[in-house]
Amino acid sequence: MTSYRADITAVARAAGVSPATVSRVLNHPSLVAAPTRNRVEAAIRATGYIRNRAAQSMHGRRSATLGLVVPTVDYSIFAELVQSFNDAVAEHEFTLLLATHGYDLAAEYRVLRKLYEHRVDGIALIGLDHDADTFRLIASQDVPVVAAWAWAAGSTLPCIGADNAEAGRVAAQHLLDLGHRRIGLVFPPSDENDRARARLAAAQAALDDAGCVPPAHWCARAPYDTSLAKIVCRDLLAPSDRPTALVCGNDVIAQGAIAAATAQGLAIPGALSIMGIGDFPGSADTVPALSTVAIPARRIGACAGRHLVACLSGGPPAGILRERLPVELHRRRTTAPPGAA
Amino acid sequence: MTSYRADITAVARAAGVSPATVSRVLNHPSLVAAPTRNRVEAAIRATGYIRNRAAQSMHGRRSATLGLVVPTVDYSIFAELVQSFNDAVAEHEFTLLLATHGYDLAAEYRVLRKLYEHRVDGIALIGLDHDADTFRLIASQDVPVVAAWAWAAGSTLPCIGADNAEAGRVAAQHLLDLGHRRIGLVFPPSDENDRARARLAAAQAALDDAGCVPPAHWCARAPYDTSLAKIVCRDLLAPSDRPTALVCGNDVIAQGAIAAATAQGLAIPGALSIMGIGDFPGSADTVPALSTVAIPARRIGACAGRHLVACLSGGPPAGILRERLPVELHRRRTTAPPGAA
DNA sequence: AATAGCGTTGCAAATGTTTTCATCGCCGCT
DNA sequence: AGCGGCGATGAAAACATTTGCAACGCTATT
Repeated sequence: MTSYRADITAVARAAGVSPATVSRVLNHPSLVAAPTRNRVEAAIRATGYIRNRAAQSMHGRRSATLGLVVPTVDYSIFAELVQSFNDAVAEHEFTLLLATHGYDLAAEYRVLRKLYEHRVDGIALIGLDHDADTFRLIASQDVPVVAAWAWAAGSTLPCIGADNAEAGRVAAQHLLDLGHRRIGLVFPPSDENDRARARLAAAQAALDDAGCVPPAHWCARAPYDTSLAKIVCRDLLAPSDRPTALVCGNDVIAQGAIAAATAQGLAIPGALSIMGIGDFPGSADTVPALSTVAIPARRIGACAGRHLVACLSGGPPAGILRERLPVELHRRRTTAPPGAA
Repeated sequence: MTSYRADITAVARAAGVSPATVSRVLNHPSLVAAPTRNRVEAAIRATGYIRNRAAQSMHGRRSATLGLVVPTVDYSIFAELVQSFNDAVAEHEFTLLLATHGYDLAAEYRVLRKLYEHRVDGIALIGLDHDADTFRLIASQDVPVVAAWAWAAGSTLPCIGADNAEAGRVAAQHLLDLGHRRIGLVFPPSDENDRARARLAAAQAALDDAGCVPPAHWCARAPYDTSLAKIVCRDLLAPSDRPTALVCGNDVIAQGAIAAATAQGLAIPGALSIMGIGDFPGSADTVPALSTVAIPARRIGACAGRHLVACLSGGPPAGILRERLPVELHRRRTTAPPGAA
């Protein structure tokens, strides 16, 4: 009816109590007698009152908001993480303040600042690589933070995630174990992306150890985009001097590799084995089903959310938490010994 | 150094000015003389001050926050929308408050309330189907709202999106045009999902008009999950009495249909044509490439974001905005005339 | 019978910022 | 010299809420 927004005093008037009592009904219901409480709740409904979290947060109380910073939500694997993080914290009345930076670490600093401006109660961000400014900001702020996605032994930030180096190593080793020696590498650009860098370095190291260093023209960079990855792979799979297997930095690139190989009439896995990393939703059901190293995105998101909630419930974070969730090799239909039927 | 958070008065003290001047430097820089401004900016850096949006918003000013309510961000198509919406509004200093409800309209009401508690400056939500409570709440709140994703001629809410009925019709018609008469339908459950309902109804109507009503055992419900859709499709494609083509409610289901058909040795599109709806990222590069009706998710998200920003910049929303973005048929490699080589 | 204790509620201070209004000094004009 | 006006700044009220403290009416204890 009235286009005017009811505030707490309006509710108090309607219920015949003081604003303090209304506030108590909302925040500490046990402190107010049942009859009064009922009257107040009726008044809240009658006036259409909606509590003002901003005013609440001004008191140094909770803003009931958690910040989540991801490079982008376009990649299905971050989308899984966002969703599971959200589910984990929504149970505890928190709402997500979402910010993205598109793999630009300077932009990350800016959006992080914005989150602090909104006085978020906690922050989760992706990966362990950040600007010096970002680290300084975080250290100065006394707000619980967790780096989700990547795990590393000596991280300065609390971290929950998988060991990306292990993922890269496992992917390469699987192909070596199958008997491949001519192995190419297709990875995303890794200047501002510690996850991709760790995967690539570990995969290269595994190949090194096995004595099969790929020539430069078997190593390519591809963006996170199936169509573009397909183009990159087509060049790499030119008929003259071809690898028998490909380690791809993630499943989306692997999908592009499958498309490229199919377009050139290469049988998978007969003429070319393809290995992904990530195990994105749908990877199990492509044709042929993609062999990949699973990163447990959902578990990471849920864990990170629970961790922040625990910190905010007075859970004493004894020391820096570093939780390492296991990666898992999924042998499916895109890998086989070289030259197999 | 000090673990104490600097407030505006601390900055004022450090700069030797009043708090009012600091506020002006932040919000109306042109009002303060250059030398003073420089002193204040130096003090801000020196104290590590971060402005408090909560206090700002309390004053009736902007919260600099926009609410976005989606069923889930797990589906890549909503992820595209979230991302493009975010990009559109981030340019104007807005941050996203993201909430999901998992296709539960009662939950949608609750998360919407939470957003209003945070005094978001504007709200975007998905689809036109909502609880009566939700509509009441929106009407009472005097905050600009836009329903993204679906378009409908007589919607009560301002809407920006595609005509889902048209999408369903175009998908079915494409198969009819190719000469198919034995057409199955695999759609998601549509009780709380107006988009899926509209698509299905229109596809059925198109088949009706062409005089080929599919028998009940060619019509199935599949969740939004490739693996589960694959199982559903396997049953539907049992050897005895098989359709020659399938309209799938979205590309993820279509992907499951491709997997099921391939597993049963059915050639695509020779023995079975498959039609998706959505044109998700990657659909163009599956093997075989999926024929589908594109829903312009990115354009919808960007439009919705721009619309809210315009409303908040005093842009006069003369009447209810209803913007219809076109769907587009993409003929690719999963559809062909029945029995084609 | 006086008092201590308890459960419930109101009062008022405090939170961090924005904005209106007033002040102050200065310049140019008459 | 006096005056109007202007640009820059400060003082203080206002925003909506939370919370420590005090007050109230009771009961139970000494």
